[in-house]
Amino acid sequence: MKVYNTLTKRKEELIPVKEGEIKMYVCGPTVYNLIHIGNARPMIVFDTVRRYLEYKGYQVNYVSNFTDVDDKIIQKALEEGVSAEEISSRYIEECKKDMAGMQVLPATTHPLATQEIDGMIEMIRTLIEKGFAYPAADGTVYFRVNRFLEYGKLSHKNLEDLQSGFRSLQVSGEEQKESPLDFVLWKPKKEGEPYWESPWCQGRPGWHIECSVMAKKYLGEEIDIHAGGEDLIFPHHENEIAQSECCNGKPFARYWLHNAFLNIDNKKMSKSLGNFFTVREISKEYDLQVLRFFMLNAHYRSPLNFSRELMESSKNALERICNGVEYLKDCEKAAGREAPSEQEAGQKQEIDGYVKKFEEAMEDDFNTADAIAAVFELVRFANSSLSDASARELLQYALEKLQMLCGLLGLRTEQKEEILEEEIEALIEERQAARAAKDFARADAIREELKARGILLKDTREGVKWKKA
RNA sequence: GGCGCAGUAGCCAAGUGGUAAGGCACAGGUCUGCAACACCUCGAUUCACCGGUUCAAAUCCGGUCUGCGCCUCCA
Repeated sequence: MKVYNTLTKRKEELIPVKEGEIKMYVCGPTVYNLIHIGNARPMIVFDTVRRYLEYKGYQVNYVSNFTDVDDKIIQKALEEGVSAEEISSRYIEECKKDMAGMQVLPATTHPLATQEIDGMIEMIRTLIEKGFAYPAADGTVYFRVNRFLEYGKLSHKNLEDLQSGFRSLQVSGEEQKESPLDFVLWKPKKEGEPYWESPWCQGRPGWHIECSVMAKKYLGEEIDIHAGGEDLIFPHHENEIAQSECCNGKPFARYWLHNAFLNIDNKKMSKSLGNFFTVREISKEYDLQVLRFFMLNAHYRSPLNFSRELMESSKNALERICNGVEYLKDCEKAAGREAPSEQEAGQKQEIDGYVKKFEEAMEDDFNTADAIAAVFELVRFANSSLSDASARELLQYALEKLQMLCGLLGLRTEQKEEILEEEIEALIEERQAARAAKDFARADAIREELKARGILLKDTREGVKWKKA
């Protein structure tokens, strides 16, 4: 299996630290509001990575944090006149609802930054002892970037370039830093902010130290995969590497995976442009499965443009797969023959061929777009080559494989079995009676009435089916 | 200014040396009392442009144009 590693800028064979196990850390959201669809991309992409690794037999320890202490959370709390904790716990719950809708599996552990302060103080203390960090007069603790010679290895920047870039951006109030590149590990509280006791001052941790500590606590000093959005490469992940490797004295993560952005009108989503959508908004108009399909239909390292039109396209495409599953189920129910014929043994092999294509796509840096193409090819094969005249065993095999592949992508193919209101059920029956009596005027009138109520009818060979408009 | 990514059919999107996957939309057909649904069939002599390397290039090299990202909180 090959994965693209930001660290080396190439695809590499995935070799875990410990055979058969994958230790994976994915940076989670800061919970100061409902998550937007940009936040959803890494969730969906890396959840799919996890599902595939588990399918391949790895025992995956998947850790994804919630950053629950941050300026934006504090600001929101002040605005609403409630505690920061109330804000973060509210949006963690909301985020979990959205994740469930997107079929993103809960992580093995979802640590909270505020629950790991002791570990952060411990790591900062070690960094100071080793000379990689220093406290300033006001109690702020900085990381001494010049002491880590490999700084810049992930983002492929050199210190000189960074230094010259920073010179023009230098802000006042940072004179106490030894170098403008040094970043904060611990900062003093401001009036009214949540704080913790520490050897340096009452305050709170910097953002980067959280992930280093949580990864270490739940996964160990050396992990396999560290993932997140591409914007985190610098400075967040670069700083994590600096902290973890200087503290632990060993390489931090073997593989760094980064997803590209989700754009609107070819532009990054941002509040200043006012062009972002929350997952919750999208869920009002579409099943979140559609959003998941939309994202997986492109490679995770390519920028992806979001639009209503593309959601419609994804919705229709996903329906084609669901219809394929339904078709196979109906065939299987009606199948009159159990054992496959000789010719059908060949068809079974053809099905295996699509599964193989799917696996090869996924094993080439999780090429979900190609993997989805294999699913569509299997659907077309089922529609055109299988029927209720096929052997039940073959139909079951096709159905099982199709559902398995969809499951790996986290796409739900089961239609929710909804019970119709009795009145509507009665109307459908009345229409069937009218049709049998060739009273088509009455039948059409009923069809119109149901349509007005949002029920669309389909007259199929297997009887009348319906769906919500 | 520094670093980096991308440009493939109307739209989306795989494909990184061997002769263009897949989806949506459009069109034709099958089915149906009609319709809707569903299914089947159908589209690029060509991969932004110009040169070069090669028996062979969407794929490699050089240049041009266009769009985007990072360098600052950010998925």
